Amino acid sequence: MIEPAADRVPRRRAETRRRLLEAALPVFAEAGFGRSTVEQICERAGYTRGAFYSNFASLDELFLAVWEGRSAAMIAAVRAAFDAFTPVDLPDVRAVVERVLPAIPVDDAWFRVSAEFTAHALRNPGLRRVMTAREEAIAEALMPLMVELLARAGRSIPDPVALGQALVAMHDGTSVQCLMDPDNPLVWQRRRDLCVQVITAYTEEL
Amino acid sequence: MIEPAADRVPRRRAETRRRLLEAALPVFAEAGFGRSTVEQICERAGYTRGAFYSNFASLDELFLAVWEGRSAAMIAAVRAAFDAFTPVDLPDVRAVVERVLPAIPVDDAWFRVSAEFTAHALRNPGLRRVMTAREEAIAEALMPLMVELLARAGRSIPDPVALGQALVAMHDGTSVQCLMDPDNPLVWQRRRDLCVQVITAYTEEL
DNA sequence: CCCTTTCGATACACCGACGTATTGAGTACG
DNA sequence: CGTACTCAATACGTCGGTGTATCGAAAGGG
Repeated sequence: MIEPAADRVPRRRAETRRRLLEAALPVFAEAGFGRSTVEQICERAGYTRGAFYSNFASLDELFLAVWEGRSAAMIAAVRAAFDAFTPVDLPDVRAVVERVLPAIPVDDAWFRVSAEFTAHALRNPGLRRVMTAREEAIAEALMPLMVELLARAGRSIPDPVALGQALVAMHDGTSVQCLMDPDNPLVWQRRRDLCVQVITAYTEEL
Repeated sequence: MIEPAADRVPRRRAETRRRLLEAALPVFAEAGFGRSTVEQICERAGYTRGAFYSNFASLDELFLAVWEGRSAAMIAAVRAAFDAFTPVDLPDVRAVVERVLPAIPVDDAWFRVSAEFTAHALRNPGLRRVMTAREEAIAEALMPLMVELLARAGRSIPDPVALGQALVAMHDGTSVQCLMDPDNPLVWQRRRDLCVQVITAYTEEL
């Protein structure tokens, strides 16, 4: 169920794995994790169930692999976005938020999947540990960048961990609201505002 | 799938309905919505599938009914808690938070169910409307109480809607964190802190 | 160039859950 | 008291998904 290790993978298998992983996300998103079946995923990937079972032991294992891949990609994307912003002017907290926040995806399909995975993980101590570890990795990857950007806006962070947790909560909480009412610009505006307020509250002038 | 209307219900039917609704929540919480079956629920309620199908057209319909019932109960509980706090001293924002926040349940089983309902609702426009309506009802029920409590702590609220949205986001976001790591008092502490910060940021001295 | 290994497709047997149609018991009402 | 009706239990037939066992075909190594 866990076991993401597989170091010496032959060419053919790697390709099949990749396609299955790729097909899984949309299926999970459309049907919901609990309602997704091995067959649906294989069909979309263009394989039969035989291929699935020679690559994964269970749907849970596949799900976990998808989730790990996706969150790694997310880290990479956000880091790239951060790097791209390095040269621009960031006079204050609001400027940082206006620049950085749009780089963090609020993606409907992904949100559904991760909400269901969260619920699933809350039922399973093993998965829960994997999940908190992944969250920590994200925070660890992003906080140094945050520190630097805020320093350039003239702010220091007394308790980076607390700020990290607050930002994650803010992101998760406001994402739902934005997705529930996606055409209402006010909701998005309030998301940005809340982000500014949180950062301001958890930092102090240099 | 929607249709919650049923005004003239006979005695016997009402009892069966109630038992089925009661049995459904724990089943959904344990198995997940997608993996729950009509049979599991009937078994726990002490009926056969025949009873189910003469009371509900589908699992979806039952799910919606459960969710509506539970969120109504939640509103009532929180309101009762608020009322109980009316006489005590509330010198500042932190005192308000320390009093009120523990009254808002962070319940693992319910969180799982509502996370899955959220994901499900994001897939279904009809359900989405039901859900936003319910959220609004919650906010509407609680904001007046919030206004009064904060007034007693010497604070006014320039934009109550914005504060409401921020508090909901804060609650949702930090709930996950607390449930993921329930034995870590720091996480709970940070939840309270964030609440204080948000309220402070969205109110001003009278 | 063959021989071994690996991978994915097919076939198979097996539930578990579905929804409906029918039946019988309990209830209300004239 | 009898009739009409309502509701839950039972009894189907069906479908879709599961996981395993087997087999042929490609790939890779000596």
